Amino acid sequence: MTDINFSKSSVASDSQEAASPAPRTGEFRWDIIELLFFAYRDFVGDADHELEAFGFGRAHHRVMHFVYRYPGLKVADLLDVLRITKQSLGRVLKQLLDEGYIIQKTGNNDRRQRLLYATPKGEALVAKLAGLQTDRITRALRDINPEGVAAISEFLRAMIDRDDPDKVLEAIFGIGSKKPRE
Amino acid sequence: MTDINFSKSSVASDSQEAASPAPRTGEFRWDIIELLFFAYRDFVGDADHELEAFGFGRAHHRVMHFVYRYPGLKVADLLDVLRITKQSLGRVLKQLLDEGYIIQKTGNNDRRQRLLYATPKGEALVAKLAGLQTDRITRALRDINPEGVAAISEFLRAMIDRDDPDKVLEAIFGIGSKKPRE
DNA sequence: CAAGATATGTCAACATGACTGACATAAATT
DNA sequence: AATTTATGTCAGTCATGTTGACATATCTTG
Repeated sequence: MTDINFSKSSVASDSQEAASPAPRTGEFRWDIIELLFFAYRDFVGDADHELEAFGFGRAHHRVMHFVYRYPGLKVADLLDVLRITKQSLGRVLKQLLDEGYIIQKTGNNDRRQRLLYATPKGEALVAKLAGLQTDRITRALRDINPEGVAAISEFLRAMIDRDDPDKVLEAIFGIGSKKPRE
Repeated sequence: MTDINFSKSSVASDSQEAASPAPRTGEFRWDIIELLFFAYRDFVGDADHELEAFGFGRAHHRVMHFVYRYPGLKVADLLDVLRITKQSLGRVLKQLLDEGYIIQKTGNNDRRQRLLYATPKGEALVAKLAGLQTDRITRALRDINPEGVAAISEFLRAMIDRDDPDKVLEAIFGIGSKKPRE
């Protein structure tokens, strides 16, 4: 933990001491921790830039994304997926409804439920943002073979908590199969 | 883009309509997009919980992390890495200084610079949080062979913007030759 | 040396997106 | 009929980001 290879880098020259500090090393997965930070930062950055033109933020993107992807999602499902309070969701959802990106339909069985659907306008927004992110992903996967791609998918799945999965995670992981073994 | 399988999912059944909406498919990498969302959510969630006990937030974690990992980082470097304004950084940095998690040293060459270092107290915090995240990563990588791990690392690197890299990214990617170990 | 540029810090105002708590309404369940 | 559930809303707070203006110390340059 106090394994500082700092002196190693500062002996390089006086004028360099603050220019290129050498990273510490040790028993942690600093590599993956930092790669995840930067990769996610740039990944969501793609969408952030576009969203400004619509006057929306990340919160709107997340709502639009899941409503588009899982048509007929209930408000309660969305709360589970996003892990925010209904008051927080209410604000952005109201905007998206008012501006015609999402429509609500009353549930057929349970008329208390409000099932959410993306309008064509909403679909266009989601598609635009997903296109940017897909471009980045496709670029990143370009030189990776199928086994590598499978490993990436397996890794990301294994990073996700499987206890108490919400509706969307159930869909992603497949309902019933609790173990990704074969 | 208007490839909607909307009607298909909503006619599934009356009793199931809101329970398990079927995801749309298409030309996008929805799989990776959503896996990244959930994986990152749970990855940062590990630290979030611990941080509450310290009265800190994610912003404090990010600052502590990079100061610990790259001892002697300048304030300006930190601004580049975190991509926030000095006013935003100032607030959390002041707290971390006041509470003894970070110390500043005046630069030897340029006495205007404030070089940042983690105190033992700061190191302990970073190690605790990195430990949680490392546990998750180690668990996720457990059943993946070395080629797969290499593919994961390659993928995450390729997801990061390489134009205008900051000091930390230079260290991660190596300025021509240097590779960070482990 | 004087003048300007740079690194940092600070004050004030504001925006977004979280939060808690309280309460309202309609519809389903018991 | 009473209670629970799904949703919506009002009001206040907090964390963390923003812009703009300005101060101070120090380095660089004419």
